[in-house]
Amino acid sequence: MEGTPRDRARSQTMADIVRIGRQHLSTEGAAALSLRAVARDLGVVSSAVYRYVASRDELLTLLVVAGYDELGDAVDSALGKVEEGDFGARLSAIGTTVRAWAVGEPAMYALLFGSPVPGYHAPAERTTEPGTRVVRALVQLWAQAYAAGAIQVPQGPPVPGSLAEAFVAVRAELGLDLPDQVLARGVLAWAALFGCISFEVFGQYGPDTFGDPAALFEHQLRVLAETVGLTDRA
Amino acid sequence: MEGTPRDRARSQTMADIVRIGRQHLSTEGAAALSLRAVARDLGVVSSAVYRYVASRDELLTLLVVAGYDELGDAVDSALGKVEEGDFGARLSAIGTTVRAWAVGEPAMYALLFGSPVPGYHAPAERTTEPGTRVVRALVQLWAQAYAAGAIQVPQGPPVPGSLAEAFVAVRAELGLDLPDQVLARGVLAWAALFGCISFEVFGQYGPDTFGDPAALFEHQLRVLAETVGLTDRA
DNA sequence: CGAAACCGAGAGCACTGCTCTCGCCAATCC
DNA sequence: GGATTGGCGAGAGCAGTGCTCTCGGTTTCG
Repeated sequence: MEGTPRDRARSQTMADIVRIGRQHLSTEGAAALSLRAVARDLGVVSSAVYRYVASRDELLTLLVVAGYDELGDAVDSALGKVEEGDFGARLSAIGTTVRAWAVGEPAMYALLFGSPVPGYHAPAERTTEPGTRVVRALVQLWAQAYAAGAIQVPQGPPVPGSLAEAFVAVRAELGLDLPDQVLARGVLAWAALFGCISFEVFGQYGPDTFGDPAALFEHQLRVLAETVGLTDRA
Repeated sequence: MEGTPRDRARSQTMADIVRIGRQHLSTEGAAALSLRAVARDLGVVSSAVYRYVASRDELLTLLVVAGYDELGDAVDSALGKVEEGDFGARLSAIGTTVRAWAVGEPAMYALLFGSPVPGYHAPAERTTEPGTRVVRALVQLWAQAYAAGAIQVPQGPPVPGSLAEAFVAVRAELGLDLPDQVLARGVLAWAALFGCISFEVFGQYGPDTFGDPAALFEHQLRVLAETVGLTDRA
């Protein structure tokens, strides 16, 4: 687009590196991601790649950001196709989209939400923003549902004091208006959602133990909606 | 104990290898587990280790089994200290024990419940039995609670057909007597439990976002008890 | 046009998993 | 008791890894 031919060539090469890296990530997994192999596929000697990527860790960061972005885009796109006021369907859209993406790209999902790669620490300033898109979509959904009166605030066990204190900052940062109970259950639903997906993707359920995984997940989503107090429409 | 001196020396060396491997796993992480480094710590050249362990993958398997066993023992021990009929306390014991163990041994937890190590496939015949101890403790707890009338079968969304069919085999294999609703919610609670722990151990919550993690987890456990319909005592 | 920046190739270091051969020593067999 | 077998550690070696450095060649810019 812009800049000198050299700049364009450079960003083209960068894009190629990320693309090839994603391929290797899909087929081999994160720990097997080798800068030398990427260089080979790029048709270049290994040291040349270091002109573009400072280290293997930085390549991982590039892939992490690309993965978060792709997942966030998928969720946003799915939400765009669901009626604004149908909160149950919106929650279902978020959940099934994340699950489908995770099943389709298990290695990338593992990189983002699985065990951290040893020795690698994702730089917060580059990964937190794209990495929180899904959870922000979730809390936004709950906030809208609550504002529309579509959430019946659950009774349940009392929210511990330290959690309620922390919620003050969370509310301020996200500009939320949600009671402690809903917020606390929202955190649980968030963790549970990814727990269900991780169990399926990482094979913790075992093979064919619970029948159709999509049906199982759909049911789990419904129960989670109940957990946060979401009632189908106001 | 038994066998020739050579046999005893061999099993001693095996135990040393596993012990050193666990140390490296704790400090470096699974992907950085190096057979050569273990050999160095053992005071022996790398090829000598191959007399005891066929490959790096087999060392991983040994560590996986050791980890599952340790976690299972911890859970059993904790359950032994809780009154038989106090089902809420028993669920809490299981949950907090798993969480405490995970926080104390994050690398081992990641190896067992995080993203699978690429290229490594745990042999089912050696890992499924110890790997299912926690979930078996969970369903046993629910079965006992249900038999004691301490579970109020939830209404909630209907259990999908494929799941109900799969439950037939599950019930037969574990000798259970639990309605579909409880079983389905039990699966969800199981996945959610590990989802919460994984989020904490893997740092998905972010630093200090929700205050005291133990308090957060305790609250989540209580909500999960509610999810499966567990009522404090009959 | 010349200086400066950029970039690819190649060599090299330290590390990894793993295989192979060579001896040494102990347990076993006759 | 002597010969044989088998386990075991050491060492060399292969192919791969991340990463650094230097050396030319090309492109860009002042």
